[in-house]
Amino acid sequence: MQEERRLAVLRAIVEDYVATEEPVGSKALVERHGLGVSPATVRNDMAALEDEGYITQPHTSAGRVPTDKGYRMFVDRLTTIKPMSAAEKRAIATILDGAIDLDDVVQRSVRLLAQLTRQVAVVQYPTLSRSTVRHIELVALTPARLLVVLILSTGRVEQRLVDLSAELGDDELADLRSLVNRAAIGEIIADAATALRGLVPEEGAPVTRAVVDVLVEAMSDHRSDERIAVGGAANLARFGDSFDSAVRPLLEALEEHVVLLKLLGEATSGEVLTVRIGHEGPYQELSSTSVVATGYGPGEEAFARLGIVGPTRMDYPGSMAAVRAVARYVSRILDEA
Amino acid sequence: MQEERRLAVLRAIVEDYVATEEPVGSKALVERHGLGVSPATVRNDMAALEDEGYITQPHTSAGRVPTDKGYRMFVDRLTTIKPMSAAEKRAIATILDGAIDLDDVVQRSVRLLAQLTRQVAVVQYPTLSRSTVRHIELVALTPARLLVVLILSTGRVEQRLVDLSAELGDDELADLRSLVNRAAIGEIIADAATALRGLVPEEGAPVTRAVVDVLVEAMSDHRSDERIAVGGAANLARFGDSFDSAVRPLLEALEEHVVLLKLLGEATSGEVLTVRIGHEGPYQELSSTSVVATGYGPGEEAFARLGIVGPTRMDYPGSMAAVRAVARYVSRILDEA
DNA sequence: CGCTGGCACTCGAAAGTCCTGAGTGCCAAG
DNA sequence: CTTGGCACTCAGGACTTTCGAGTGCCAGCG
Repeated sequence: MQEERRLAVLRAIVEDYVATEEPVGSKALVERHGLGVSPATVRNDMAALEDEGYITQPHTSAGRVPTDKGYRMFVDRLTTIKPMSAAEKRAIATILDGAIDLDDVVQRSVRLLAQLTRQVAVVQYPTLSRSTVRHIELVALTPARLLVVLILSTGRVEQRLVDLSAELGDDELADLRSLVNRAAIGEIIADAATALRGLVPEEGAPVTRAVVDVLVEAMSDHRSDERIAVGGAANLARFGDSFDSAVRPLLEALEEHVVLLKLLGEATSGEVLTVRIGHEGPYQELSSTSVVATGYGPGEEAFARLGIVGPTRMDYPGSMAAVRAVARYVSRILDEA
Repeated sequence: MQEERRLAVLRAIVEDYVATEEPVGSKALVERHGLGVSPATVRNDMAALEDEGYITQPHTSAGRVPTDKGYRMFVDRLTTIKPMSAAEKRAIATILDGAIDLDDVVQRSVRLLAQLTRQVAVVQYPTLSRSTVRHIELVALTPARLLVVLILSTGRVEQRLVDLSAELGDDELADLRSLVNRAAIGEIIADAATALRGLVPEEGAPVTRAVVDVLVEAMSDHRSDERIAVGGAANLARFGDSFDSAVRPLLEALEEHVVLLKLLGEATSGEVLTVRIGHEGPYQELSSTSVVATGYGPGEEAFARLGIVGPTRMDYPGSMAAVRAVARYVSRILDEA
């Protein structure tokens, strides 16, 4: 069946190209992979693959290079995610288990992913949106200035300063504290915000109003949705060639967390690996980079995403395995916590 | 006085080289700066400067380039920090005033510095060591699991989870809370830690002991001393030449926060600008990068540092001005808070 | 004594030229 | 459908040439 062989050829091309970073020719191909046919045959297959758009040649008289479409085919149908070795699994577990709080988990994950894949790793901090209010603390810094601390079920702590228009006594503070806590504790933040707003009539006590406003703002604030940790930027140094076309735009994207979030994709899809190859992404400057990402989070629903960003010419099976493995471990840890 | 002119020549060389990124020759020098002498004279001066080690030529028959020693002289004696324009000052104030909490101040500062200098900016989060305890909050997540929140005068909030060996009732929790707060509030953390330790006899209540241990650990933990924000890495893309020699090691250093801290220097020196040029730093891989840094913090004493890292060939007067200006504004904000 | 113009010299960078060999497409035969 | 053969293409490396910015030195001048 020659159709099968063609795909084998495509796979071989992708693997060789990823390994060598150089266009691969028919001769080298038959040598390195036991294809059992002659170079001429492979050439015919390659011509066909090129017609179908899976590969291309940088210039006449050069070997072939996979196109985005070729990588897509490779990822979808020609390879399996290679499982992590036991040692790797153990390393992941050990490193992540040492984390002392949520932020630390995220930071360790980034480092880990970057090390495992030798790519740039990106981890989104868990979003607020699904979390519930665990506790609200009001601390009087001065009589007219409050520190408002919002503690969420995910372990996240949001803090805000409020300047009050009037001074506040200890008793009033205690009243206010229990008032807001009664309204909010246990609710998911969207509902908590609604409940809190309901506490204050249009022209209620200005102090209460100020505190509630700050809380509501902290709850609906998407700033923390946008928090992201990035690691492994130094890995970009590995491909100092193609600097302008690949490294520069990526380096810029890494600073723009909004862009990164968009790259990681929406967290709706649960724990499913997403691979976005080159031009498939929303940014044409990043047309030579790919993203491997997945959602993570406790239980079934994913509430944040993590992944890696690298050149389209990357080790997809390895990257996918690492991303999936790290996501699973992180999810498990969040489950326990 | 020919000594004076020599220094003028050195200054001109530095300025031109920084501006053009190319070795500067005698002819171009007299043209662009009104030196009032002939190229031949300048050549003599240049030969002398080269003898003294201030400049060097990449190869015979090329222009001159400043050495580290040349830059050092330039920074120390040949230039003044050019004050920021009113517009720039206003921009700094506006951006930083919008910050909502300590972390936000730091993050905004990094961005700001990176934008102003078009270099890589580094800001150390304020250290704990000088801060006092504002409040300790204990929140029961489950009967046997506590969230311990430590709120410091700098606005920093440290949180830890504690698993208890026994369940804890509401009353006991309240007692414990007031116990630790009485001991710690208002003390600088070192003293607070001592006081807390004094609360628990060798074989005291295991629950109290666990909580105190965690608090003490959080207070003495230097992890937060090492926290650092980095921004403007994309600016590295501007000098895609000298990639291997300059960008790669720097990119690696940016990931190693310990290295960055060392680069920023010790926070002992107060609000004094430090300029470290090339080989003067502790890392020889970073011999073609310079650091401009200063301490910042409320009041007289600096308790953290911020600065920029860039190529030795950088705009020192501008960078120094930006670093100083941002440090001042941040200090002022911390003063108010 | 220091500045200047003149001059021969150096040598890196840019441009041009040549050559090699990996790789191709096509074809005729098995 | 596969294969060996063959003519063809062309990027990249090696080599050469050219060009000119920049230098060091020297003799003369104020």
